[in-house]
Amino acid sequence: MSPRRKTASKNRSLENYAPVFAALGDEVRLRLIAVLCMGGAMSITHLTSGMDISRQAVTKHLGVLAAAGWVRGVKVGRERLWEFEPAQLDEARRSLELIGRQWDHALAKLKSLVESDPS
Amino acid sequence: MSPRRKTASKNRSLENYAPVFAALGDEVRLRLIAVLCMGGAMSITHLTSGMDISRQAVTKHLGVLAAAGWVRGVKVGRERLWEFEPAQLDEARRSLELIGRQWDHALAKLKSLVESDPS
DNA sequence: TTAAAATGCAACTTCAGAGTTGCATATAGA
DNA sequence: TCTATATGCAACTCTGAAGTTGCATTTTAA
Repeated sequence: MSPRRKTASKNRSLENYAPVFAALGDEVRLRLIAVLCMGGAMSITHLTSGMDISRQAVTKHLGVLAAAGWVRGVKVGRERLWEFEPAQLDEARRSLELIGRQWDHALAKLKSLVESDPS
Repeated sequence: MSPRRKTASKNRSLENYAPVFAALGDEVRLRLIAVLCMGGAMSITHLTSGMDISRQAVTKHLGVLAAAGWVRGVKVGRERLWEFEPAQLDEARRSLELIGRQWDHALAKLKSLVESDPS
């Protein structure tokens, strides 16, 4: 991760991350992300040429990814170049850490409970 | 993260993670995970009492989470206790890292390309 | 044994997501 | 200007997810 953009972190609760994960919950979209990560900014036509679905289907998937903040489309001339949004990776990581911290905290509480009450 | 279980890592490609993320792509399921993380193992009836959907709906969501490896149900007596599966957190983290590495590699390649060709 | 509690199973409804096709719009280039 | 390229927009089909209801099954405990 290179451009560690200082996103304001918004402190949103776990439920609000549903769209972020839902966007990743599709094979086609994961492939689009992988391609955009490795190949850099790319047009819809170019992206479609590597898959076996129509251009409109790809357009819809890019729309879902864009709505979730995973990609961004920049209009240049007659075409629109889509690029990966690395900041969203940090967002997703943070949400997983949130789960991890809750779990650790619960474990610690359980542990202290067991130790303090040797029934 | 405490029980750092040594999962065999399976080296699966990014697309295979779609079900793992899709399971998190729902507000109800994220809430179930949060509750199970904080409250420990819990029965379906107990879980349902905190939500405004039917027990069967909760059952289906737990089924989705279990199929993706996020939770595990253990039958004890006449009830089934559901518990969070912390190992899946590492799996999810790994997949995000995979994206991050691809992105970093692409950036490095782009950088070296720019530096070697001062057109 | 029997009643209540906790699930499991199955059918049914509703609706949004995924994909398609057809047509309109914008723009680079000859 | 004219044509081919790259998208955008809209309507339509189809399948699967989410939720519900009703009934069967398993256990606990009196």
